[in-house]
Amino acid sequence: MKKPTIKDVAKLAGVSFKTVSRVVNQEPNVSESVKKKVLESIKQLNYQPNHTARVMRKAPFSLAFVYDNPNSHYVIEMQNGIISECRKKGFELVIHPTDSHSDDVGNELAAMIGSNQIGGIILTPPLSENKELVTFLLSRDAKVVRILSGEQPPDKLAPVLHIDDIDAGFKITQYLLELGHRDIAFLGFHASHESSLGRVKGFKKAHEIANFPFDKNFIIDGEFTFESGMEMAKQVLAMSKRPTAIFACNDEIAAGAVFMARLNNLKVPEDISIVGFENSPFAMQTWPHLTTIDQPNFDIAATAAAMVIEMMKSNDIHAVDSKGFSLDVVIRESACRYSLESAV
Amino acid sequence: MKKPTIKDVAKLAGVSFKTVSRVVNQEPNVSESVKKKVLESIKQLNYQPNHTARVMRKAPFSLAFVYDNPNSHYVIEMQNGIISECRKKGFELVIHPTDSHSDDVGNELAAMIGSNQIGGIILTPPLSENKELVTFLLSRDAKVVRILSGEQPPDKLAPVLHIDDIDAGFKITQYLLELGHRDIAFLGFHASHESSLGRVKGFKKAHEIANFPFDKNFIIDGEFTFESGMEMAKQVLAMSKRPTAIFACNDEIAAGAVFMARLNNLKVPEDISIVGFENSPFAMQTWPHLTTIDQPNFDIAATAAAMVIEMMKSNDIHAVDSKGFSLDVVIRESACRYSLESAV
DNA sequence: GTGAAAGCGCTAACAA
DNA sequence: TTGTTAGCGCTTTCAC
Repeated sequence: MKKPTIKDVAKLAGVSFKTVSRVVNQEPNVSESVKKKVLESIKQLNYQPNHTARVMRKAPFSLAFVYDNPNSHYVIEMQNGIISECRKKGFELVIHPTDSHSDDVGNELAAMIGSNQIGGIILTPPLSENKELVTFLLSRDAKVVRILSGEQPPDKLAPVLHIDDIDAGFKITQYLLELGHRDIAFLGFHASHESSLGRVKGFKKAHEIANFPFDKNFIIDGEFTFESGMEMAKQVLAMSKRPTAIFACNDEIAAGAVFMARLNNLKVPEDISIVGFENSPFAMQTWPHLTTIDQPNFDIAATAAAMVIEMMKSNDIHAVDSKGFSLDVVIRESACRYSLESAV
Repeated sequence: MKKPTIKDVAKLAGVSFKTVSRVVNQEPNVSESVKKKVLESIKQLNYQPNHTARVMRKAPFSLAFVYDNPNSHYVIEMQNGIISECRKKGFELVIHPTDSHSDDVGNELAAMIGSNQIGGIILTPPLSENKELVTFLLSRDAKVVRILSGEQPPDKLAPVLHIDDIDAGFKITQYLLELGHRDIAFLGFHASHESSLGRVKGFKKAHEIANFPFDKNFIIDGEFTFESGMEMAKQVLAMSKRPTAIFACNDEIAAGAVFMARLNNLKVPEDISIVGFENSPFAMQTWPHLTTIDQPNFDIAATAAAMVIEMMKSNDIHAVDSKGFSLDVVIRESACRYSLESAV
């Protein structure tokens, strides 16, 4: 038994197939009586409009989430945010992990767009920072929304969703400073990682404004992983002048640092305060729970999805404005006041 | 500038558009010279076949990964496995998280299939255990592969990929028994969770075969989460007769248990042995690293994907056989020999 | 080997 | 308010 088509419905309802099309698309100019009849036939035949044929005549109804990020929690949260928006608007999500170092990314994506499978693309760092790629995709008529780190959009190419890491890094450093900490280590510096750059910038800015110097040796290079967090923490804890607080560039690093502190028989936060960044599940799987920056990935992703969908629907890149997200500190138990007595 | 179509290519190459179609589809009966000419024109115009139009005439080239699972690592690994296979075969992956308790799942999926967007579906627990849903999808002409827990396929409806949790649970319990443990707690029993059921079954079987009784009070109900793991560990550690080893139903529970042990000033494994299940990143983010069961989610997912794709290509559910996966113990440092002396 | 014609299921443009 | 005609980009006959 073949799948019923619009014509089968039309025949059954005794109307032209265009009328059925009108009903399906909720177009005006259909009398109530005819509408009812058509709807009944649809139900009776269990008719489902052929999405593919529809897409061929109009625009694609799928968007792609393109990423190169090993952080499962991040990816899942982003995905979920995008999907929640897709569901609302009747779009489908295709996921596309890639290797940002490969030169093929552009062609891969161009193929998806060129073949009309996908109309819009959501790009996350580091891909979103690749201006050449974006320009290329735009030239191929793709609707692109980039999620990236910055106080402001980096350009006017297309709307972006920028996250103010500088401000966030500033806030949490300031919080540590206010708690009396003067020797704060920064774990997870990564020169080619815009977010990391932004966060250190905020870290430095907070020191400058408070007029406290920061120690360059306290800025440690590393990856955004638990293992790297352990490694970096080990490094600073072995220093002759040991920091009294640690600003970890993300929660995973912070979790690794908490872990290493414990291995060194240091109590958190009594002996050393440790803060994270992201408010991921890691923040709650560590003891004490992490004071961190809340980065609402789900909302960020949903917003990005809403933007692409709007761009696709209106077929206009500039139908939508860039948006900025500013992040706030979540205070939990991994950082406390520093005073000389407690250091004894 | 519009996207080039097959006709533009034909015009440029000076052939009929059908010939271009033949070249694109690598059909026989095209002379080398013509082929070369066509290929050149394609490159020159940067022609991409319109995937949508193609799908309309043939079968869909997308499959859906349908899941209801809060475990990010699991989902990501599965996704990556499926994608790796999709890439090879030129298929696209659409992800579809759902709420398995909703009655709408069937309709949602039916809509995706009926509308010709998606040809194949990969189902994971608990959705894969819903026979009614599977029957329904099959009746809608979907190619379905289920991943589920079991020694054997539960039915002949369609090929499945079954994972032998009983055997795995047996092996790791046996390992603990061989280390001299006699009081082993099982954390994470979940009556409506086939995997959990399988693992306890193996747990019991190992005790029976070794002819050691197990204590029913040591089988603790709980969720597959870190928090629940902490909670359950707290419970067993407070018992008057304390277990010497813990079999956690997954690594997240185990990580929570390790954590709780430490809070109780118990050393792992010297004071208490703890093993996990899954070999997820959690197994390495705990100290000591977890002895666990290696569940190769990536491979499992890739295999499932290969199965669906084969079913789609041959348009035959039974073009493929069910497959079983048996899992092995990975020995690390979280479990050690138990002897009375060490218990002092 | 190659090409012309028909048609997939749908929507857009225009009639009636 | 409804129906007719054309045609999206492609593949599938079937003819040359």
